[in-house]
Amino acid sequence: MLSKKTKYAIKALIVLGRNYGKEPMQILRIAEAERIPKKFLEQILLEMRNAGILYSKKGAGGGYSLNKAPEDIRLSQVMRLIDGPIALLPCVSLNFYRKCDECVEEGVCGIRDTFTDVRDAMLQILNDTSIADIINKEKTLALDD
Amino acid sequence: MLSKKTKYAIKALIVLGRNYGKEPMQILRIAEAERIPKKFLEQILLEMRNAGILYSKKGAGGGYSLNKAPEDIRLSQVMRLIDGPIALLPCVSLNFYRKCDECVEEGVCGIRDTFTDVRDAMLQILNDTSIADIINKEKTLALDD
DNA sequence: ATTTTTGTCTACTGAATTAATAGACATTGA
DNA sequence: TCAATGTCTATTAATTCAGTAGACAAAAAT
Repeated sequence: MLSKKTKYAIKALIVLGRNYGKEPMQILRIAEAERIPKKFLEQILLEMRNAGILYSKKGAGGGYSLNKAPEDIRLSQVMRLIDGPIALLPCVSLNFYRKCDECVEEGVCGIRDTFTDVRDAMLQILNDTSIADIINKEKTLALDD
Repeated sequence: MLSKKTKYAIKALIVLGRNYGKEPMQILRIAEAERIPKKFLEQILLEMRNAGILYSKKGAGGGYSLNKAPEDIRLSQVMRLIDGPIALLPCVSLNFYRKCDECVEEGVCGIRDTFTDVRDAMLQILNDTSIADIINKEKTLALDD
């Protein structure tokens, strides 16, 4: 499961993505729109700001905005930033590799082999889906109503 | 990430799968072979027994064995039994559906849409991979050494 | 019968993680 | 100078994870 933190992060990015090119948006507005606890959202936005995904401005008229085009923010990046590894086993993670504690011989592990495939299948989608893609998808879904 | 519990469960099933058709195997032997804490493994095996995946026999000469052919035990089944949902969002789970707390309109959620695809990609592999498949894969991997 | 060998079941526990909340601080704009 | 924002660190309650403990039950060996 994704943590709520990551889910909130993605939701915030979508809101900011729809606002791309306009005025910065305040934390409170995002929190209310997405029903996210404000103080919790503060932390999340800050983390993304420190990672260079968001831009922020203090004071009256301040707030947050995307620091990159919505096309250039991919789900895999957000998930790794907030939750860490995407892979289901540490020994299979591309960015957070760790040997499994109890593992005897990694090279001959059929579980590892299978979960490498699972990771690749997940990444094929998560690397390929941007915030812009999600926004567009929502437009399509709204039309189908 | 998979819990260690699920990883241990799969490892135990592989050992028992290699032993399929022979004498029951004792918990202690499995624990030592896979370097799993014995008392923890007890619980795991018991859970799989109560779910009908394993057969057990008490007393001298007793132990555990598979209650189904290794071909008929799929990773998705084991994962759901021990860890619960496979999907990354509750609102996308086939077997453990729950609405996301903060969700306003599920039908128009682009995140949900994307993570439905992720779930399907994962299940395509996890439904299709059996304990027998993993055992065979390990034979192949061992030859390549 | 009794003892030994196995699995069964329930309860407990310490550590880590999750999902927040709190509050003092820093900067910008009016 | 003050009001409106974001920044940063600490704290916390609840839950989950990973494991441990021990009394019990049943089957086999003696």
